[in-house]
Amino acid sequence: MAELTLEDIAKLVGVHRSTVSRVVNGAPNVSPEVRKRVLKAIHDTGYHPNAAARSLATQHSGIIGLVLPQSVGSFFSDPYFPLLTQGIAFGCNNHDLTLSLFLVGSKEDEEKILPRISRRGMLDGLLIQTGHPDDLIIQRVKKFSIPSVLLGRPFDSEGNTYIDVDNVQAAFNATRHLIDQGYRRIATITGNHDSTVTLDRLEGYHKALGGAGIPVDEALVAEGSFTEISGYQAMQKLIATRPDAVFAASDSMAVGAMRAVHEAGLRIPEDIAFIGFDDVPLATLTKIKLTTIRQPILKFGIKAVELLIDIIENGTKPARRIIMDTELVIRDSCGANLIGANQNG
Amino acid sequence: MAELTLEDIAKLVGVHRSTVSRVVNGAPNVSPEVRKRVLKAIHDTGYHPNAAARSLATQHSGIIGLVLPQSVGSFFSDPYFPLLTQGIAFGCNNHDLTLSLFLVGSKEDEEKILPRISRRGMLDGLLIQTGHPDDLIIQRVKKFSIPSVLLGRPFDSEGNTYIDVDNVQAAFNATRHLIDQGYRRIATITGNHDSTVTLDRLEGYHKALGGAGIPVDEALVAEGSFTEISGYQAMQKLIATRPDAVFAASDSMAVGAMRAVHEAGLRIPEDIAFIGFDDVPLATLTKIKLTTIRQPILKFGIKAVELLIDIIENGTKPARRIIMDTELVIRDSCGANLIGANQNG
DNA sequence: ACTAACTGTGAGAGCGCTCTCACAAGTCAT
DNA sequence: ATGACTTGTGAGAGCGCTCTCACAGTTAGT
Repeated sequence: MAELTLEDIAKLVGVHRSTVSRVVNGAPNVSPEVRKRVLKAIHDTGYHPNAAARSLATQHSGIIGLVLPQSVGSFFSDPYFPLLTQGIAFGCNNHDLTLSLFLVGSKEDEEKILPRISRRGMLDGLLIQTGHPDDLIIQRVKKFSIPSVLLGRPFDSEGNTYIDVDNVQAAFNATRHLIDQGYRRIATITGNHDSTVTLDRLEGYHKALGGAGIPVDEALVAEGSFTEISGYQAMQKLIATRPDAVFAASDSMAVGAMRAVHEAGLRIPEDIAFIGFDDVPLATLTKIKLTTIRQPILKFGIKAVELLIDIIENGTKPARRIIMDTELVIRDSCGANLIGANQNG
Repeated sequence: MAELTLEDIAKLVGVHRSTVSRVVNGAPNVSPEVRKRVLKAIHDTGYHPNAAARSLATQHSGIIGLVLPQSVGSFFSDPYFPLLTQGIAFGCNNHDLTLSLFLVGSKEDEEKILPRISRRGMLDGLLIQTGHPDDLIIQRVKKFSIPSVLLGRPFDSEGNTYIDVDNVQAAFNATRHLIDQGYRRIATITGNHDSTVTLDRLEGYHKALGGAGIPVDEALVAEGSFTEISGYQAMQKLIATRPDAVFAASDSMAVGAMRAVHEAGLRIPEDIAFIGFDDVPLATLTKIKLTTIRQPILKFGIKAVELLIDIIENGTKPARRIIMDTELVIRDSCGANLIGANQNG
């Protein structure tokens, strides 16, 4: 039942293979009567075309790959990536594509995965999460001339097609919002400094302070690594500097930092206000609900797929880029909902 | 550079296609000298075999699919699935397999995905997460005679190969642990009742109570749906029944329930002790660290892949099953670490 | 030394599909 | 009625690989 071929159906109906193929692919020039008979035979037998044969003949597979390099080690501990994956999966469903997941866990994985993502015939295109600037996988993939879209701005954006969120603007908005609440000693907990996300968010933070005439105090800048624990540790150092507000570059770090603040016996937002980044579900699970920057993660994934389809179909010639907007979600941690909020100003 | 074929390499080296194929596949009967020359040509040109052609010729693709049905809607909000996916991805890496992800988001997705997961859709085998007993995808997949392993015991386990955790024993251990701490009014927050996981965990809970001669009080059993918010709501009802301990069938629900307890002004574990299930990272991020049942999620995924490989290679004839053990992780929420813990006894 | 076995290589028939061509039959304007 | 299209179908050459066979050359067994 599963080993049927086009030829079998053709024989059954009494037409040539070509005609069955036309019906299967919805091509024109098949008489309604014949089309009906073929369709019936296909339905009755439960025939499915062989994807490998089709891929070989058409030179494309309908499969795209999602590569998450080793440097994205936090892969599934940070809710960001699961959501991104989900968005991409939905994007694939929308366009009748199959998604293959390449999760690099170690150096050896890297060696095993590389041939599999270069192998012609299997993958029509690649979505690659950017991470460290010198990630081996990214370097090597460039050499395969396979259509690919980078998720997140790479360090050398020249000639690369990528999709990103407007991190500078988002961080600007977040910081600006804190300034508008009257805070002046605004600290920031950044991600690791070897990522463009971190640099961009830091830039937005600087811009907002500069725009308000607030001098940047390096003591108020602490480096984390996007994880909860790193936020906790960064905040422990930061507390001594007596900030009145903190912009954390991820919700996870904000949550960790808030934990440190609680343990120090300080109140949120009265003593220290908070704003995070991402708007993952965790943001609403904390005692004080987190004001944050919402990233359109699902839409981001869907858009990424569409961008990839575009370059698969039309070539990579002019490098394209998509920059998506974010949204400030005001909850309780920033003090905006407090009666008489601006007491810090 | 990417459009090379076996034939090209053969011509380059001055041998027949067959010989190059032998080298590529590490087959014997190639003289060391020729092998070396071929290898050099492959390296120099950057040749990679075409996967579609190979799949067509060998009748297998080296790709397995992971199907997460629509009923697993909580997909990426619950950290369980990301971790499981990660385990499976590593299992695939270990065995040089490619993983395709089929995330069913809607009824329409279902229709689109079904033809793609039929065997001739290029997959060697399928890992299918079980959910509702009447999930369309699972029903239909059975009709394709494609090797598959179910993740979690299905309702009709007859003839199905599956892998699961020993939920009955795990829930028994959890409940038993609470009993051992001296608690007697032990409530439970279950998952949705249309899943075997829920039924099994409930059975373990019953068994432990029965074994200790504690009568089951139906008022102490509340149904949730594995999510944080459902745990919160279930606990709100439960509080009126004055339990002295709660066994929640997932960490997420435990966290939600603990939130409800805090809001009611009660202390954990002094007033109400808690034990969860899963041991996801969240369990250690709560104010009171959660005692829980650790599932070997990563190992589970890896084992699942190995089981699938087994039935791909050796057939599904005798249905196989693997049941994995869990581990009780004692932290603060169960009161075992309290000085003078057994005050409830 | 003569058959038997092994080794290294070439030949070529598929795997199941797509797609261009060729062609018969029907449609239509002039 | 004649040439020019259009429509429906069949033919068959690939797509790039694997794998069984055949066979020449070498090694071994008695």
